[in-house]
Formats: sequence, C-alpha cells, structure tokens
Amino acid sequence: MRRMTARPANAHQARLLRLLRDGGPNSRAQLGDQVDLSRSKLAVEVDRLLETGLVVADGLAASRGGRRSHNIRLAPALRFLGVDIGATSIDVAVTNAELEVLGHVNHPMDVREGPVAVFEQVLAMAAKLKASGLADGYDGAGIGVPGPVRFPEGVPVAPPIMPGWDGFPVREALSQDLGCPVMVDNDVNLMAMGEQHAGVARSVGDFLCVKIGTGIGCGIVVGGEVYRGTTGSAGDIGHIRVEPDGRACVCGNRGCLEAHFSGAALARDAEDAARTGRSAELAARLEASGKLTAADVAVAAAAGDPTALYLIREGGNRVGQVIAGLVSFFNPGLVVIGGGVTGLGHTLLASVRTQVYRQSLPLATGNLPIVLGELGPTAGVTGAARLISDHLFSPA
Amino acid sequence: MRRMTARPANAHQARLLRLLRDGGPNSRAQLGDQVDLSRSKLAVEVDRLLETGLVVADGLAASRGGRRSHNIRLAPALRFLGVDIGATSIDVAVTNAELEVLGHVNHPMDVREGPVAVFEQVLAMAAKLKASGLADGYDGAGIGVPGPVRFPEGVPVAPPIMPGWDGFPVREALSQDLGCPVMVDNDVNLMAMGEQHAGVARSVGDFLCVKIGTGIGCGIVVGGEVYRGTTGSAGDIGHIRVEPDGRACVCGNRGCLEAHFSGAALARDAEDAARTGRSAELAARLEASGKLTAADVAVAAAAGDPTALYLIREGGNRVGQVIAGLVSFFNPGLVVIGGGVTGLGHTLLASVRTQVYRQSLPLATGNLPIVLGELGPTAGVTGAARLISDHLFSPA
DNA sequence: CTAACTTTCTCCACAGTCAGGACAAAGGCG
DNA sequence: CGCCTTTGTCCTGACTGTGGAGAAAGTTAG
Repeated sequence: MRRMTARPANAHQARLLRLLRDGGPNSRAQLGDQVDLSRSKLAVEVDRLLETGLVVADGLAASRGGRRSHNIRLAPALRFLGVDIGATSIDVAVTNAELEVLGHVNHPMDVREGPVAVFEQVLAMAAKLKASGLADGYDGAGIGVPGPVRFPEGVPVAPPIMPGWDGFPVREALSQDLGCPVMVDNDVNLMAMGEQHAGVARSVGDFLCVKIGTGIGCGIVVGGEVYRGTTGSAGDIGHIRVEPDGRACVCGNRGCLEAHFSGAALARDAEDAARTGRSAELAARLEASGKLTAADVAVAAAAGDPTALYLIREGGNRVGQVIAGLVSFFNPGLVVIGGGVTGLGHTLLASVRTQVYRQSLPLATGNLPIVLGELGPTAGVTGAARLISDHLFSPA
Repeated sequence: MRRMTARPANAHQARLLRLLRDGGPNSRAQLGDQVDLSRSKLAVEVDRLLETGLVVADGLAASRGGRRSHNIRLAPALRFLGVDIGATSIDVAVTNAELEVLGHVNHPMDVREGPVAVFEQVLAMAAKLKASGLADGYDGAGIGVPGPVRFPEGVPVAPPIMPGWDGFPVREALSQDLGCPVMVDNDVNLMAMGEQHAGVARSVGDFLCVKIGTGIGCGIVVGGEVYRGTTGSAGDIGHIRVEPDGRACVCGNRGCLEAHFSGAALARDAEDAARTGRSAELAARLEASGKLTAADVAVAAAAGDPTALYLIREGGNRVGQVIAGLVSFFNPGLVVIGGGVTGLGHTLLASVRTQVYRQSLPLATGNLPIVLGELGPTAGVTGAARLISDHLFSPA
C-alpha cells in the first residue's frame, strides 16, 4: 500500500490527529468537545483529514440516546518504527498510529561496533518485523541513541560511550535507508516520552525520568515537552560528583556518580565481591556464567544475599543523593526510575526515597511520588514512536 | 491622569506592545518587519492600539530616503512599580513602559517583621516616588519575595526565612492598596528576568541565575520563560548537600550549601576569623562596626587580606561544586551570578569557574559563559516591572 | 405505531481576518 | 524638475470560523 504522504495542513488538524492518537477513535461530536471549535469548522477539518487519508471513518458507534455517531480513527495501516539503541543491545518495535506496540524484537549488540554495523542490524530487524506481517512499510521512525544529540539535525555529538558516532548523520542516513521521515534523540529522553505517553507519567507536566542502565542519565520534561538543553546534553547526570576523591571515572575525573553506581559499576562490584569471597551466592553465579550483570545482583538480592542487598542499597543512596539535589533544584511533580536496573526494584527505590525525603525540603517532596517506570523495555521504543508521530502530526 | 485600563485585545496587539517595550519607539514599517503580518493588518492593529491609548504616535522620524515615518511608542505616562523584598532590605523602583528605572529607593528592613509592616513600608516608598514627581500613579506592580510563591495566586508558601508570610495574600492585598494589578514571584526569578531583559542574559534562551545573598537561590529560565516547578520551589538550591556531616543548617539537616556559603555564612566565618586572630584586617573592621558583612570581606580581600581571600575561594568552590552539577543536568547557555555577594567579584567567579570547568563535561561547558550579573540592585526591580508588564501586555 | 425527544451531523449565511496590489503622500537626489 | 525610495492607506478577494436551521437517525413513553 502507499505510505502516509500527507501532513496536517494546520494546527487544528495536528491537534485532531494527536487527540485521535492519544484518545483512540472518537466521534466528531466527542472531538468537538475537546477542541474549542464550532461543530461546523470541526466538520470541515475532519473532512479534509478524511480526504488526505490520514484518518478514516469506519462503522457506527452504539447510540447514546440519539443518532449513532461515526467512528473517526487514524488510518489503520499507519506504522511507526521505534528504535532504541542501547549500549549493549538494540530494541526495535512496530507500532500503529495510536503508538501501541504490535511487535518488538531485541538483539544484543555493542554500540561501539559503530553506526554502520548497528544500522545494518536495525534494518534487518525492521525487515524482520515487516516480514512477519505486522507492517507493509513504515510511515516514520524514531531512533534513540545512548548519548547527546544535536536534535534539529539528528546527529550525535561527542558521545562518550559511542566512539565513531560523533557527527554521523543518523537522521539522514536512516531516512534514506528506510524511505521515511526519521527523528533522532537521546535514549533517555525517549524513555521519558514513553512513560509520559503510556506509562506512569501520564498527565504530569514536569517530571524527571532517571534511567540507570550501563550508564546513568535523566530525561527532563518541562510543561509536557522534553527539555534538551543548549547543546543537547541536558540530563547528563552520570558525571556529577558524589564522592570527593572517589573512584576514577572513564571521563577522567574522580568520584562521578556513574563510577560509583550504574549497571556497569554494579556488575564490577558484584564480581569483586564474588572473587573476594564476600558472597557465596554471587560467587556461584560468577562460576556459572563467567561474568556478572545487574540482573545477577537482583536475583541474589531476591534470594536474600546480604552483600547483594548492600550493594543495591549503597548504590541507591548514591543516586538518591544526586536525585535529592535535582528535586530541590527542579521541583518536579514526579520522579520515574527506569532502565536496566529496574529489576533491583523496591530495594533500590527505598534507598532513593530515603535520601530524597531526608535531604530535600518538604515543599518539594511533600507530594512527590518516586516510582519505577512501568513500561520496561517498551518505554524507549514507545517514546521513539511518539517522537516521530509528534513530528508528523504537526503542521508542515 | 487616568491610569491604563485597556488590555491588548489579541495576540497581535500583545506582540506589538512587547516589541515597543523591548525595542523602544518604532515606525509602522519597522514593526511590520518584525511581526509577519501584512502592512494593512498591522496598520489596523496599530490604529486600534492608538484608540485605546496604550500607544501614541508622536512626531516624525528623520527620513531615510523617502517619506518620513511616524514614531509609534508606548504611552509615555505609563508607570510600573518594581518591588524587591529581600531578607534584610526593600528595594522599590518606578519604571516607564519600556522598563527603564526612573527612580529607585532602598530601605533596610527585616522581612521577619511580617507582611503588614513590610507592606506599610513599601506603600510609603511608592508614595515617596510618586511625590517626587516621577509618577502620578501606577499601572501595575511586580513584587518579589525571598521565598517560594504559589504563582497563579501570588501567595507565599512555606517560606523558611519569612515566618508569618505563609499564605498571606500578597497579590490581593497589594492590588487593593495600590489600586492596580499586581503579580508576585520569587525574588530570584525576578533577578533572572531582570538580567534577561536588560542585563547579561539578553538573547539567551536557557540560562541559570544564581543569587547569593543572605541565602542562595537559582532562577531557571527555559526557552525564555521562567520555570517555577510544580509547587513554586524550583531553584531552591540552598539546601543541596555539599558536605557529608557538614555544618548544621537552619533547615534541620547538615552540610547544606547555604550553611557553608552564603552572605550570612560568610559574615559568620569572617567574624570567627576576626575573633580567633586569623585576620587583623577583619578584626579591625569588626572592632569598628561591631559586626561584619559580606561587603567587609570583599573590602578586606581587595586589600589583599589572605584570610578573606581564602574564605571567598572556599565559598566559591562550594557554590561551584553545586553549579557544576546543575550545569551537567541543565546544560544552560549561560550562568549568571548575582546578589549581595557580587562585590566579591572575580575572586569568587574564578573559583566557581574552576569547579565547573573541571567537573562538568566539555559538551556542556565548551561554550558556557559564567559571568557576574550586570544590573546589581536594579536587577530585581527591573524583573518585577517586567513581570507585571508581561502580564498586562498579554491578551486578557 | 406514533409522537416527542435526544444526539449527531450537514448546510448555509454572515462576520471577521488577512494578504497583496494599487495608489497616495512625502521626502531625497541628480 | 523628474525620478527614485520609503511610508502609509485603501480596496478587493480569498479564506476562516461562528451560530442557527434543519435533516438524519436513533431512543423512549404512551
């Protein structure tokens, strides 16, 4: 079939498309209740959208005491591709226009293999999803990469953990290969957008989304919009100092948060504990697989291993300390914790909460939920789909 | 004369008023170059503004090779009142519609005397300015208070250093007394707005404005707009922990930034140094006046006193440490340092810069100016005038 | 089954918004 | 003095958007 070519012609149409995306099918009358336009004007704009094929009217809804309404919905054949490139693995998903994930594949891969190899893999995964019948093509794609991005151009800038990506024209290259519009953003921002769209952050205007994976980052949402900073590096909290003269960090400094707690640091600490005999549980798991990950620590902690619990609590205290500072500064309405370490669950959360509630002032913490993300690995790909749909569902 | 009663009827008119406020008198043609409206539509809106009396056309500009243009300017009789209530003194200023300060008075007063006493003083100061012939009334007033504010209502909430102000209806009360519209905000936010309007932060979209006075706070500007947070306490960085098990703070915690460095902490440290014989210079000044302030330390430092210099550098390191974290997180395009301690000047600035440039990543610091505010005591009152003019120069 | 009512949707007349061209006013310059 | 530029005004025509009339399609009560 032909892909989406039209774009909303004005702000009203863009508004309607987003309402249909976020609220599902609606009648003209229901749409009218939400947009502050007269019924007549609304009808005109809906008709124009129907003409472009971006939305369709299919079937009649049940009567609510009067004439039955037509269901207006986004074109059911629209497909977005959400791509989340992590430090050690790639997630790719197809969504429909309502950003529901129809299919999701994951492939382990080190981002340091460089953009060419990674995108070869991404294209293969996109093709696989297509072959499985979930899509007959893509109308747009959102891409998340684990580092700062010059957003308007969709180009990574000076990414510390992705040598070889600096300046690579991700947006342009992928747009060419996929044959559809592409938007690129930091993976942490996409996670925030995902949780905002379909997760715990629905209806919260200002919030922080802390992603603890191989590294640590923080998505910042201000007034419902992702804040990216002057050079696209906003939220880069991994190198905030938490310990004077602490551990050496890859960035060249000492005592960075990321050096003391992150997926990578936790794995290192766990292996250390296993080798020095401080934890039989961890030692057994190291024996079995040759290396340890944050997931191993989570399992050991669930089994009651005191060393694992200690490591998680210590880490939680460190992150909590930083988050406490950010809460004082930013005064968010919600803090979401997500990423690979979500498996550490409530032990981690408890430490973070303790630090924040103890250190920050009551006015900022009084009504502040600190919660785990609820979308897990789909947060990033959902956010990616949201990114491109926000772009496409805005006036050209 | 009659005060301003009309408000802009639409967004175009609001836009025009702000252009005239920020750019001074303009011809219709010059305005047309800035607003993306046809000349005809522009002429209609200008005519309507002329009818309301908000703007006037007076005189002809010099020819630039063709027909001479009419000067369109904001009504010259418009007057705004800017009020900056600090912890220990009150600043009040009159401005014209272009927010130029026409008169400025200062009065020492402890904010803890409570809102009734403070506003009595404010009204007296406003009356004094009026009596001096600078204004025949006020069209609006902006008020800054040293604590968090529930912005839409203009009411202080849980202000730590202003007992007795919690919940006091500042906006309503003053609006009644002054007989004009009033807007209330945190003093730090107003300083940021002042520096944005007329100071070092012109044309910067995202920046931080750190005010170090009796306490420490930070104004946050995102996309040209002040960000206030969920409960109005954004920027409250005084109680971020900088020293595990550090000094006891009034907030009940230990190691808060404000306990280690602020105008109050610096004065305390200086008196301590004077009494323990570590600085003859400071001891002499203590002898002379009975107590020391940040200004005394500045003078001693300027005279080369090593203890004073040490205190400033130590303090700068502490603030710099916190700012470094905020820079990583927020990735601003500019950091402004202002408030009572601006007198500490470049010694302070050097320490802050050292910390930030050392601790934050190059992408965030590469093109980041860290500068002193250039408006001094007029920053707050200018920001206050800006606050109310932004309100009045927006569609009703 | 019919009448009355509700809800949804369409059609139409009218007021307002706005762009762009024609043109008048007012000056400079050779 | 004629030609140029700049500024400002006026007019037409296209488009935007409102609100009312009323048709379409259903439910409910008698």
